[in-house]
Amino acid sequence: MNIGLEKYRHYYETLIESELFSHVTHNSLNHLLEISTAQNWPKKTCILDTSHTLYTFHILITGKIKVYHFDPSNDRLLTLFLLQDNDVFDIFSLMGCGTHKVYYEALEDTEVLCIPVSQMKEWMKDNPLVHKSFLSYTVQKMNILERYIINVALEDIPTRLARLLYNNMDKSSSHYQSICGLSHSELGALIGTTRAVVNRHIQNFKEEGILEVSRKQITVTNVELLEEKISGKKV
Amino acid sequence: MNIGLEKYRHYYETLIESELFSHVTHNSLNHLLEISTAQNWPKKTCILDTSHTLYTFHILITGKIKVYHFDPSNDRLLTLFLLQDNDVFDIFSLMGCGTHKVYYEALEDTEVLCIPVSQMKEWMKDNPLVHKSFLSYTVQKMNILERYIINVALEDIPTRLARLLYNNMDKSSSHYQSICGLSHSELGALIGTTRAVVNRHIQNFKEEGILEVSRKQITVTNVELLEEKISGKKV
DNA sequence: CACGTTTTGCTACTTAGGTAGCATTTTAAA
DNA sequence: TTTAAAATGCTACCTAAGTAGCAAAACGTG
Repeated sequence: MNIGLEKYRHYYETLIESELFSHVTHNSLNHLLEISTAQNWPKKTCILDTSHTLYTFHILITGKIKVYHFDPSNDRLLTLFLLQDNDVFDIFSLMGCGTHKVYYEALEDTEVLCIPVSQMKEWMKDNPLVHKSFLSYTVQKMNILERYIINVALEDIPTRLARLLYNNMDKSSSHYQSICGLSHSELGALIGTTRAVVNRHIQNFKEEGILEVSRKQITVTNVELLEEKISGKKV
Repeated sequence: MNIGLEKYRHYYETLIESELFSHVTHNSLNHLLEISTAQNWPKKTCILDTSHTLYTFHILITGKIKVYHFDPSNDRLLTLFLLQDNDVFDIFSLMGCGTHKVYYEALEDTEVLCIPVSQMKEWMKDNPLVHKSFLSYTVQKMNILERYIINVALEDIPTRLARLLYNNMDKSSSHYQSICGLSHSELGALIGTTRAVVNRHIQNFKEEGILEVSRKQITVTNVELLEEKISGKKV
Protein backbone atom coordinates (compact mmCIF):
# COMPACT_ATOMS: atom_id res chain seq x y z
CA MET A 1 0.00 0.00 0.00
CA ASN A 2 1.35 3.32 -1.00
CA ILE A 3 -0.43 6.09 0.82
CA GLY A 4 -0.02 8.76 3.40
CA LEU A 5 0.75 7.82 6.97
CA GLU A 6 -2.52 9.17 8.28
CA LYS A 7 -4.59 7.04 5.97
CA TYR A 8 -2.50 4.05 6.89
CA ARG A 9 -3.08 4.66 10.56
CA HIS A 10 -6.78 5.09 9.89
CA TYR A 11 -7.00 1.69 8.24
CA TYR A 12 -4.91 0.10 10.94
CA GLU A 13 -7.11 1.48 13.68
CA THR A 14 -10.23 0.35 11.90
CA LEU A 15 -9.00 -3.19 11.40
CA ILE A 16 -7.71 -3.63 14.92
CA GLU A 17 -11.14 -2.81 16.25
CA SER A 18 -12.83 -5.29 13.97
CA GLU A 19 -13.83 -8.60 15.48
CA LEU A 20 -12.18 -10.23 12.50
CA PHE A 21 -8.70 -8.87 13.06
CA SER A 22 -8.57 -7.75 16.66
CA HIS A 23 -6.33 -10.58 17.80
CA VAL A 24 -3.91 -10.34 14.87
CA THR A 25 -0.33 -9.36 15.74
CA HIS A 26 1.00 -5.96 14.87
CA ASN A 27 3.32 -7.36 12.26
CA SER A 28 0.68 -9.46 10.58
CA LEU A 29 -1.72 -6.58 10.41
CA ASN A 30 0.94 -4.45 8.81
CA HIS A 31 1.59 -7.17 6.34
CA LEU A 32 -2.10 -7.33 5.54
CA LEU A 33 -2.12 -3.61 4.87
CA GLU A 34 0.94 -3.96 2.68
CA ILE A 35 -0.78 -6.33 0.32
CA SER A 36 -3.89 -4.17 0.34
CA THR A 37 -4.87 -1.46 -2.08
CA ALA A 38 -7.19 1.24 -0.86
CA GLN A 39 -10.04 2.30 -3.09
CA ASN A 40 -12.79 4.85 -2.85
CA TRP A 41 -16.07 3.85 -4.35
CA PRO A 42 -18.36 6.83 -4.75
CA LYS A 43 -22.04 6.36 -4.06
CA LYS A 44 -23.76 4.30 -6.78
CA THR A 45 -20.59 2.53 -7.82
CA CYS A 46 -21.67 -0.87 -9.11
CA ILE A 47 -19.61 -4.02 -9.29
CA LEU A 48 -21.38 -5.99 -11.96
CA ASP A 49 -18.33 -7.96 -13.02
CA THR A 50 -18.61 -11.13 -11.00
CA SER A 51 -15.06 -12.14 -11.79
CA HIS A 52 -13.81 -9.10 -9.93
CA THR A 53 -14.95 -10.31 -6.55
CA LEU A 54 -13.89 -13.78 -7.54
CA TYR A 55 -10.27 -12.69 -7.54
CA THR A 56 -10.30 -9.79 -5.13
CA PHE A 57 -11.12 -9.88 -1.45
CA HIS A 58 -12.47 -6.69 0.11
CA ILE A 59 -12.58 -5.17 3.55
CA LEU A 60 -15.08 -2.41 4.00
CA ILE A 61 -13.63 0.46 6.02
CA THR A 62 -16.35 3.09 5.84
CA GLY A 63 -19.57 3.40 3.90
CA LYS A 64 -22.34 1.03 2.93
CA ILE A 65 -22.64 -1.59 0.23
CA LYS A 66 -25.55 -3.69 -0.79
CA VAL A 67 -25.09 -7.22 -2.05
CA TYR A 68 -27.85 -8.21 -4.39
CA HIS A 69 -29.03 -10.76 -6.85
CA PHE A 70 -30.68 -9.90 -10.13
CA ASP A 71 -33.32 -12.02 -11.76
CA PRO A 72 -33.52 -11.18 -15.45
CA SER A 73 -36.72 -13.11 -16.04
CA ASN A 74 -38.80 -10.61 -14.13
CA ASP A 75 -36.37 -7.74 -13.80
CA ARG A 76 -36.29 -7.93 -10.05
CA LEU A 77 -33.56 -7.31 -7.52
CA LEU A 78 -33.17 -9.04 -4.20
CA THR A 79 -30.84 -7.51 -1.66
CA LEU A 80 -29.12 -10.25 0.29
CA PHE A 81 -26.99 -8.16 2.63
CA LEU A 82 -26.22 -4.63 3.57
CA LEU A 83 -22.52 -4.43 4.39
CA GLN A 84 -21.00 -1.81 6.66
CA ASP A 85 -17.80 -1.04 8.54
CA ASN A 86 -15.60 -4.07 8.99
CA ASP A 87 -17.66 -6.30 6.80
CA VAL A 88 -15.70 -8.27 4.25
CA PHE A 89 -16.56 -9.79 0.91
CA ASP A 90 -16.58 -12.17 -0.60
CA ILE A 91 -16.03 -15.09 1.71
CA PHE A 92 -17.38 -17.40 -0.95
CA SER A 93 -14.54 -16.73 -3.34
CA LEU A 94 -12.08 -16.85 -0.46
CA MET A 95 -13.22 -20.35 0.39
CA GLY A 96 -13.36 -21.43 -3.23
CA CYS A 97 -17.01 -22.20 -2.79
CA GLY A 98 -19.07 -22.68 -5.91
CA THR A 99 -20.11 -19.55 -7.68
CA HIS A 100 -22.89 -17.41 -6.46
CA LYS A 101 -23.95 -14.70 -8.81
CA VAL A 102 -24.28 -11.53 -6.80
CA TYR A 103 -23.64 -7.91 -7.58
CA TYR A 104 -22.48 -5.05 -5.41
CA GLU A 105 -23.45 -1.43 -5.22
CA ALA A 106 -22.18 1.32 -2.97
CA LEU A 107 -25.13 3.01 -1.32
CA GLU A 108 -22.84 5.66 0.11
CA ASP A 109 -19.33 6.83 -0.59
CA THR A 110 -17.30 3.86 0.48
CA GLU A 111 -13.71 3.08 1.36
CA VAL A 112 -12.54 -0.47 0.76
CA LEU A 113 -9.29 -2.33 1.01
CA CYS A 114 -8.70 -4.67 -1.91
CA ILE A 115 -6.57 -7.77 -1.62
CA PRO A 116 -5.97 -10.38 -4.29
CA VAL A 117 -7.65 -13.58 -3.17
CA SER A 118 -4.49 -15.62 -3.66
CA GLN A 119 -2.52 -13.31 -1.39
CA MET A 120 -5.31 -13.20 1.15
CA LYS A 121 -5.25 -16.98 1.26
CA GLU A 122 -1.51 -16.90 1.82
CA TRP A 123 -1.91 -14.38 4.58
CA MET A 124 -4.53 -16.50 6.26
CA LYS A 125 -2.24 -19.48 6.04
CA ASP A 126 0.30 -17.45 7.98
CA ASN A 127 -2.37 -16.38 10.46
CA PRO A 128 -4.43 -19.51 10.98
CA LEU A 129 -6.19 -18.11 14.02
CA VAL A 130 -8.23 -15.78 11.86
CA HIS A 131 -10.17 -18.78 10.68
CA LYS A 132 -11.88 -18.80 14.01
CA SER A 133 -13.01 -15.22 13.82
CA PHE A 134 -13.96 -15.66 10.18
CA LEU A 135 -16.02 -18.65 11.21
CA SER A 136 -17.77 -16.68 13.90
CA TYR A 137 -18.38 -13.87 11.44
CA THR A 138 -19.79 -16.20 8.81
CA VAL A 139 -22.10 -17.91 11.26
CA GLN A 140 -23.53 -14.53 12.22
CA LYS A 141 -24.19 -13.73 8.58
CA MET A 142 -25.76 -17.10 8.11
CA ASN A 143 -28.05 -16.43 11.02
CA ILE A 144 -29.21 -13.29 9.29
CA LEU A 145 -29.86 -15.22 6.10
CA GLU A 146 -31.79 -17.85 8.00
CA ARG A 147 -34.11 -15.29 9.52
CA TYR A 148 -34.43 -13.68 6.12
CA ILE A 149 -35.66 -16.82 4.45
CA ILE A 150 -38.08 -17.62 7.24
CA ASN A 151 -39.50 -14.14 6.82
CA VAL A 152 -39.85 -14.32 3.09
CA ALA A 153 -41.26 -17.82 3.04
CA LEU A 154 -43.72 -17.59 5.90
CA GLU A 155 -44.76 -14.00 6.44
CA ASP A 156 -46.79 -11.57 4.41
CA ILE A 157 -45.46 -8.30 3.15
CA PRO A 158 -46.93 -5.93 5.75
CA THR A 159 -45.21 -8.01 8.41
CA ARG A 160 -41.92 -8.08 6.56
CA LEU A 161 -42.06 -4.37 5.93
CA ALA A 162 -42.90 -3.62 9.54
CA ARG A 163 -40.03 -5.77 10.71
CA LEU A 164 -37.63 -4.08 8.32
CA LEU A 165 -38.62 -0.67 9.60
CA TYR A 166 -38.51 -1.81 13.20
CA ASN A 167 -35.06 -3.33 12.91
CA ASN A 168 -33.70 -0.18 11.32
CA MET A 169 -35.22 2.22 13.78
CA ASP A 170 -32.87 4.10 15.99
CA LYS A 171 -34.31 2.93 19.28
CA SER A 172 -31.77 4.80 21.39
CA SER A 173 -32.60 8.32 20.30
CA SER A 174 -36.08 9.76 20.16
CA HIS A 175 -38.30 6.82 19.50
CA TYR A 176 -39.26 7.67 15.97
CA GLN A 177 -36.50 7.36 13.50
CA SER A 178 -35.82 6.79 9.90
CA ILE A 179 -34.50 4.05 7.72
CA CYS A 180 -31.31 4.81 5.90
CA GLY A 181 -32.78 6.93 3.13
CA LEU A 182 -33.67 4.25 0.68
CA SER A 183 -36.24 4.45 -2.07
CA HIS A 184 -39.28 2.23 -2.15
CA SER A 185 -37.53 0.12 -4.77
CA GLU A 186 -34.67 -0.48 -2.39
CA LEU A 187 -37.04 -1.35 0.41
CA GLY A 188 -38.78 -3.78 -1.89
CA ALA A 189 -35.51 -5.45 -2.78
CA LEU A 190 -34.82 -5.86 0.93
CA ILE A 191 -37.97 -7.83 1.63
CA GLY A 192 -38.46 -9.60 -1.67
CA THR A 193 -41.14 -7.59 -3.39
CA THR A 194 -41.64 -4.69 -5.78
CA ARG A 195 -41.77 -0.97 -5.22
CA ALA A 196 -45.47 -0.77 -6.05
CA VAL A 197 -46.35 -3.17 -3.29
CA VAL A 198 -44.07 -1.46 -0.81
CA ASN A 199 -45.70 1.85 -1.60
CA ARG A 200 -49.15 0.36 -1.18
CA HIS A 201 -48.39 -0.85 2.31
CA ILE A 202 -46.58 2.31 3.31
CA GLN A 203 -49.75 4.20 2.43
CA ASN A 204 -51.72 1.78 4.58
CA PHE A 205 -49.33 2.22 7.48
CA LYS A 206 -49.63 5.97 7.07
CA GLU A 207 -53.40 5.82 7.26
CA GLU A 208 -53.18 3.66 10.34
CA GLY A 209 -51.03 6.31 11.97
CA ILE A 210 -47.94 4.17 12.23
CA LEU A 211 -45.59 6.43 10.32
CA GLU A 212 -45.05 9.62 8.40
CA VAL A 213 -43.39 9.95 5.07
CA SER A 214 -41.23 12.42 3.29
CA ARG A 215 -38.99 11.79 0.34
CA LYS A 216 -36.69 8.85 1.01
CA GLN A 217 -37.42 9.24 4.67
CA ILE A 218 -39.84 7.29 6.78
CA THR A 219 -40.49 8.34 10.35
CA VAL A 220 -42.17 5.94 12.70
CA THR A 221 -44.63 7.81 14.87
CA ASN A 222 -46.24 4.93 16.72
CA VAL A 223 -43.90 2.14 17.69
CA GLU A 224 -46.55 0.13 19.50
CA LEU A 225 -48.68 -0.17 16.40
CA LEU A 226 -45.61 -1.15 14.42
CA GLU A 227 -44.81 -3.88 16.91
CA GLU A 228 -48.34 -5.20 16.63
CA LYS A 229 -47.86 -5.55 12.89
CA ILE A 230 -44.86 -7.74 13.52
CA SER A 231 -46.31 -10.06 16.10
CA GLY A 232 -49.12 -10.76 13.70
CA LYS A 233 -52.71 -11.04 14.86
CA LYS A 234 -54.47 -8.30 13.04
CA VAL A 235 -56.92 -6.57 15.38
CA MET B 1 -17.54 -43.41 24.73
CA ASN B 2 -18.28 -46.86 25.94
CA ILE B 3 -19.09 -49.16 23.09
CA GLY B 4 -17.86 -52.11 21.15
CA LEU B 5 -14.68 -51.89 19.17
CA GLU B 6 -16.42 -52.35 15.86
CA LYS B 7 -18.74 -49.43 16.40
CA TYR B 8 -15.84 -47.33 17.50
CA ARG B 9 -13.94 -48.16 14.35
CA HIS B 10 -17.02 -47.39 12.30
CA TYR B 11 -17.28 -43.91 13.76
CA TYR B 12 -13.59 -43.34 13.39
CA GLU B 13 -13.63 -44.32 9.73
CA THR B 14 -16.62 -42.09 9.08
CA LEU B 15 -15.08 -39.06 10.70
CA ILE B 16 -11.70 -39.43 9.05
CA GLU B 17 -13.37 -39.35 5.66
CA SER B 18 -15.32 -36.22 6.50
CA GLU B 19 -14.00 -32.95 5.14
CA LEU B 20 -14.42 -31.57 8.63
CA PHE B 21 -12.07 -33.94 10.39
CA SER B 22 -9.89 -35.46 7.69
CA HIS B 23 -6.77 -33.58 8.74
CA VAL B 24 -7.17 -34.18 12.48
CA THR B 25 -4.48 -36.28 14.12
CA HIS B 26 -5.17 -39.80 15.24
CA ASN B 27 -4.93 -38.86 18.90
CA SER B 28 -7.22 -35.90 18.59
CA LEU B 29 -9.82 -37.87 16.74
CA ASN B 30 -9.73 -40.50 19.45
CA HIS B 31 -10.14 -37.82 22.01
CA LEU B 32 -13.13 -36.51 20.14
CA LEU B 33 -14.69 -39.94 20.16
CA GLU B 34 -13.98 -40.27 23.84
CA ILE B 35 -16.05 -37.23 24.70
CA SER B 36 -18.79 -38.36 22.34
CA THR B 37 -21.88 -40.36 23.12
CA ALA B 38 -23.42 -42.35 20.34
CA GLN B 39 -27.17 -42.26 19.92
CA ASN B 40 -29.63 -43.90 17.59
CA TRP B 41 -32.56 -41.79 16.58
CA PRO B 42 -35.25 -43.89 14.96
CA LYS B 43 -37.16 -42.45 12.04
CA LYS B 44 -39.56 -39.69 13.11
CA THR B 45 -37.58 -38.81 16.22
CA CYS B 46 -38.16 -35.12 16.85
CA ILE B 47 -35.97 -32.72 18.75
CA LEU B 48 -38.37 -30.01 19.74
CA ASP B 49 -36.44 -28.92 22.78
CA THR B 50 -34.31 -26.08 21.51
CA SER B 51 -32.15 -26.08 24.61
CA HIS B 52 -30.95 -29.55 23.75
CA THR B 53 -29.10 -28.46 20.64
CA LEU B 54 -28.02 -25.37 22.50
CA TYR B 55 -25.87 -27.47 24.81
CA THR B 56 -25.14 -30.49 22.68
CA PHE B 57 -23.20 -30.59 19.46
CA HIS B 58 -24.00 -33.39 17.03
CA ILE B 59 -22.20 -35.20 14.27
CA LEU B 60 -24.42 -37.12 11.93
CA ILE B 61 -22.93 -40.52 11.08
CA THR B 62 -25.66 -42.17 9.05
CA GLY B 63 -29.24 -41.29 8.28
CA LYS B 64 -31.06 -38.12 7.39
CA ILE B 65 -32.32 -35.23 9.48
CA LYS B 66 -34.37 -32.25 8.51
CA VAL B 67 -33.85 -28.90 10.17
CA TYR B 68 -37.01 -26.88 10.15
CA HIS B 69 -38.71 -23.82 11.45
CA PHE B 70 -42.29 -23.76 12.63
CA ASP B 71 -44.55 -20.77 12.30
CA PRO B 72 -47.42 -21.05 14.76
CA SER B 73 -49.38 -18.17 13.26
CA ASN B 74 -50.26 -20.17 10.17
CA ASP B 75 -49.24 -23.65 11.21
CA ARG B 76 -46.62 -23.96 8.56
CA LEU B 77 -43.26 -25.65 8.49
CA LEU B 78 -40.24 -24.54 6.54
CA THR B 79 -37.40 -26.96 6.06
CA LEU B 80 -34.11 -25.12 6.13
CA PHE B 81 -31.71 -27.99 5.61
CA LEU B 82 -31.59 -31.68 5.02
CA LEU B 83 -28.59 -33.05 6.87
CA GLN B 84 -26.82 -36.26 5.93
CA ASP B 85 -23.60 -38.15 6.62
CA ASN B 86 -20.93 -35.99 8.14
CA ASP B 87 -23.12 -33.02 8.61
CA VAL B 88 -22.93 -31.42 12.03
CA PHE B 89 -25.32 -29.35 14.10
CA ASP B 90 -25.65 -26.90 15.43
CA ILE B 91 -22.85 -24.57 14.48
CA PHE B 92 -24.87 -21.68 15.80
CA SER B 93 -24.75 -22.87 19.37
CA LEU B 94 -21.12 -23.82 18.95
CA MET B 95 -20.29 -20.26 17.98
CA GLY B 96 -22.51 -18.78 20.65
CA CYS B 97 -24.44 -17.01 17.96
CA GLY B 98 -27.82 -15.57 18.89
CA THR B 99 -30.61 -18.05 19.12
CA HIS B 100 -32.30 -19.40 16.10
CA LYS B 101 -35.41 -21.37 16.78
CA VAL B 102 -35.23 -24.51 14.71
CA TYR B 103 -36.39 -28.03 15.27
CA TYR B 104 -34.99 -31.33 14.11
CA GLU B 105 -36.58 -34.50 12.89
CA ALA B 106 -35.02 -37.75 11.76
CA LEU B 107 -36.40 -38.67 8.37
CA GLU B 108 -34.67 -42.03 8.55
CA ASP B 109 -33.11 -44.10 11.29
CA THR B 110 -30.14 -42.01 12.23
CA GLU B 111 -26.89 -42.44 14.12
CA VAL B 112 -25.45 -39.35 15.76
CA LEU B 113 -22.52 -38.58 17.99
CA CYS B 114 -23.41 -36.19 20.79
CA ILE B 115 -20.85 -33.93 22.40
CA PRO B 116 -21.47 -31.32 25.07
CA VAL B 117 -20.93 -27.92 23.50
CA SER B 118 -18.50 -26.86 26.22
CA GLN B 119 -16.33 -29.90 25.62
CA MET B 120 -16.52 -29.47 21.89
CA LYS B 121 -15.30 -25.92 22.29
CA GLU B 122 -12.41 -27.17 24.40
CA TRP B 123 -11.56 -29.76 21.81
CA MET B 124 -11.58 -27.17 19.07
CA LYS B 125 -9.31 -24.99 21.13
CA ASP B 126 -6.85 -27.90 21.18
CA ASN B 127 -7.32 -28.41 17.46
CA PRO B 128 -7.44 -24.91 16.09
CA LEU B 129 -7.00 -26.06 12.52
CA VAL B 130 -10.53 -27.40 12.42
CA HIS B 131 -11.75 -23.84 12.35
CA LYS B 132 -10.64 -23.72 8.77
CA SER B 133 -12.62 -26.76 7.71
CA PHE B 134 -15.59 -25.62 9.77
CA LEU B 135 -15.39 -22.29 8.00
CA SER B 136 -15.35 -23.96 4.62
CA TYR B 137 -18.25 -26.16 5.65
CA THR B 138 -20.29 -23.22 6.92
CA VAL B 139 -19.69 -21.22 3.78
CA GLN B 140 -21.02 -24.10 1.72
CA LYS B 141 -24.15 -24.25 3.83
CA MET B 142 -24.54 -20.53 3.52
CA ASN B 143 -24.32 -20.83 -0.23
CA ILE B 144 -27.21 -23.27 -0.12
CA LEU B 145 -29.22 -20.86 2.00
CA GLU B 146 -28.47 -18.03 -0.37
CA ARG B 147 -29.78 -19.96 -3.35
CA TYR B 148 -32.77 -20.97 -1.28
CA ILE B 149 -33.79 -17.43 -0.52
CA ILE B 150 -33.30 -16.29 -4.09
CA ASN B 151 -35.59 -19.09 -5.15
CA VAL B 152 -38.29 -18.39 -2.64
CA ALA B 153 -38.22 -14.64 -3.12
CA LEU B 154 -38.04 -14.47 -6.90
CA GLU B 155 -39.46 -17.61 -8.42
CA ASP B 156 -42.93 -19.07 -8.59
CA ILE B 157 -43.84 -22.40 -7.18
CA PRO B 158 -43.78 -24.50 -10.36
CA THR B 159 -40.21 -23.35 -10.90
CA ARG B 160 -39.22 -24.05 -7.30
CA LEU B 161 -40.83 -27.45 -7.41
CA ALA B 162 -39.20 -28.32 -10.71
CA ARG B 163 -35.83 -27.29 -9.36
CA LEU B 164 -36.32 -29.34 -6.21
CA LEU B 165 -37.13 -32.40 -8.27
CA TYR B 166 -34.30 -31.77 -10.67
CA ASN B 167 -31.70 -31.34 -7.96
CA ASN B 168 -32.78 -34.54 -6.28
CA MET B 169 -32.87 -36.62 -9.40
CA ASP B 170 -30.29 -39.33 -9.68
CA LYS B 171 -28.71 -38.15 -12.89
CA SER B 172 -26.10 -40.90 -12.97
CA SER B 173 -28.43 -43.87 -13.17
CA SER B 174 -31.33 -44.17 -15.53
CA HIS B 175 -32.41 -40.65 -16.17
CA TYR B 176 -35.65 -40.73 -14.30
CA GLN B 177 -35.41 -41.03 -10.62
CA SER B 178 -37.19 -40.31 -7.46
CA ILE B 179 -36.98 -37.86 -4.64
CA CYS B 180 -36.30 -39.33 -1.27
CA GLY B 181 -39.78 -40.59 -0.55
CA LEU B 182 -41.25 -37.53 1.01
CA SER B 183 -44.90 -36.64 1.25
CA HIS B 184 -46.35 -33.62 -0.45
CA SER B 185 -46.32 -31.84 2.90
CA GLU B 186 -42.59 -32.39 3.16
CA LEU B 187 -42.06 -31.19 -0.38
CA GLY B 188 -44.06 -28.09 0.44
CA ALA B 189 -41.94 -27.38 3.49
CA LEU B 190 -38.86 -27.65 1.30
CA ILE B 191 -39.95 -24.93 -1.10
CA GLY B 192 -41.96 -22.70 1.20
CA THR B 193 -45.53 -23.62 0.42
CA THR B 194 -48.33 -25.94 1.47
CA ARG B 195 -49.15 -29.49 0.52
CA ALA B 196 -52.28 -28.48 -1.39
CA VAL B 197 -50.31 -26.25 -3.69
CA VAL B 198 -47.60 -28.84 -4.20
CA ASN B 199 -50.21 -31.39 -5.13
CA ARG B 200 -51.84 -29.01 -7.57
CA HIS B 201 -48.61 -28.46 -9.45
CA ILE B 202 -47.65 -32.11 -9.36
CA GLN B 203 -50.94 -32.85 -11.09
CA ASN B 204 -50.12 -30.22 -13.68
CA PHE B 205 -46.67 -31.68 -14.25
CA LYS B 206 -48.26 -35.09 -14.62
CA GLU B 207 -50.65 -33.83 -17.28
CA GLU B 208 -47.78 -32.21 -19.11
CA GLY B 209 -46.00 -35.54 -19.21
CA ILE B 210 -43.10 -34.47 -17.05
CA LEU B 211 -43.48 -37.10 -14.38
CA GLU B 212 -45.34 -40.06 -13.01
CA VAL B 213 -46.54 -40.49 -9.51
CA SER B 214 -46.98 -43.29 -7.08
CA ARG B 215 -47.28 -43.05 -3.35
CA LYS B 216 -44.41 -41.03 -1.90
CA GLN B 217 -42.56 -41.58 -5.11
CA ILE B 218 -42.20 -39.24 -8.04
CA THR B 219 -40.56 -40.44 -11.20
CA VAL B 220 -39.40 -37.94 -13.75
CA THR B 221 -40.15 -39.22 -17.22
CA ASN B 222 -39.15 -36.22 -19.29
CA VAL B 223 -36.09 -34.40 -18.08
CA GLU B 224 -36.08 -31.89 -20.94
CA LEU B 225 -39.53 -30.61 -20.05
CA LEU B 226 -38.48 -30.39 -16.43
CA GLU B 227 -35.46 -28.32 -17.37
CA GLU B 228 -37.65 -25.98 -19.35
CA LYS B 229 -39.73 -25.37 -16.26
CA ILE B 230 -36.63 -24.29 -14.43
CA SER B 231 -35.19 -21.95 -17.01
CA GLY B 232 -38.52 -20.18 -17.02
CA LYS B 233 -40.00 -18.97 -20.29
CA LYS B 234 -43.27 -20.77 -20.49
CA VAL B 235 -43.90 -21.88 -24.07
C1' DC C 1 -58.47 -59.09 8.87
C1' DA C 2 -60.20 -54.61 10.65
C1' DC C 3 -59.06 -50.53 12.38
C1' DG C 4 -57.33 -45.81 12.50
C1' DT C 5 -53.97 -42.88 10.40
C1' DT C 6 -51.60 -40.85 6.66
C1' DT C 7 -51.43 -39.52 2.10
C1' DT C 8 -53.39 -38.14 -1.91
C1' DG C 9 -56.60 -35.97 -5.38
C1' DC C 10 -59.81 -32.68 -6.25
C1' DT C 11 -63.46 -28.86 -5.82
C1' DA C 12 -64.55 -24.26 -4.95
C1' DC C 13 -63.55 -19.88 -2.86
C1' DT C 14 -60.84 -15.77 -1.46
C1' DT C 15 -57.24 -12.74 -1.49
C1' DA C 16 -52.58 -10.91 -1.36
C1' DG C 17 -49.54 -9.51 -4.28
C1' DG C 18 -47.65 -8.81 -8.97
C1' DT C 19 -48.28 -5.83 -13.14
C1' DA C 20 -49.20 -1.91 -16.17
C1' DG C 21 -49.82 2.56 -16.63
C1' DC C 22 -49.88 7.42 -15.63
C1' DA C 23 -49.59 11.88 -13.39
C1' DT C 24 -47.23 14.52 -9.95
C1' DT C 25 -43.41 15.85 -7.33
C1' DT C 26 -38.58 16.13 -6.26
C1' DT C 27 -33.90 16.00 -7.33
C1' DA C 28 -29.78 16.28 -9.97
C1' DA C 29 -27.46 17.78 -13.96
C1' DA C 30 -26.54 20.39 -18.02
C1' DT D 1 -32.81 28.13 -15.46
C1' DT D 2 -34.15 24.42 -18.05
C1' DT D 3 -34.34 19.70 -18.70
C1' DA D 4 -33.97 15.02 -17.83
C1' DA D 5 -34.14 11.47 -14.45
C1' DA D 6 -35.69 9.49 -10.24
C1' DA D 7 -39.08 8.80 -6.83
C1' DT D 8 -43.68 8.74 -5.40
C1' DG D 9 -48.82 8.12 -5.20
C1' DC D 10 -52.57 6.04 -7.10
C1' DT D 11 -55.89 3.41 -10.27
C1' DA D 12 -57.42 -0.76 -12.15
C1' DC D 13 -56.71 -5.43 -13.38
C1' DC D 14 -55.40 -10.30 -13.04
C1' DT D 15 -53.36 -14.38 -11.56
C1' DA D 16 -50.95 -17.39 -8.38
C1' DA D 17 -51.30 -19.14 -4.29
C1' DG D 18 -53.34 -19.87 0.24
C1' DT D 19 -57.50 -22.01 2.49
C1' DA D 20 -61.28 -25.16 3.64
C1' DG D 21 -63.26 -29.18 3.10
C1' DC D 22 -64.17 -33.85 1.65
C1' DA D 23 -63.66 -38.47 -0.18
C1' DA D 24 -60.90 -42.10 -1.87
C1' DA D 25 -56.81 -44.76 -1.54
C1' DA D 26 -52.77 -46.68 0.74
C1' DC D 27 -50.57 -47.98 4.69
C1' DG D 28 -49.36 -50.17 9.18
C1' DT D 29 -50.47 -52.02 13.39
C1' DG D 30 -52.81 -54.61 16.57
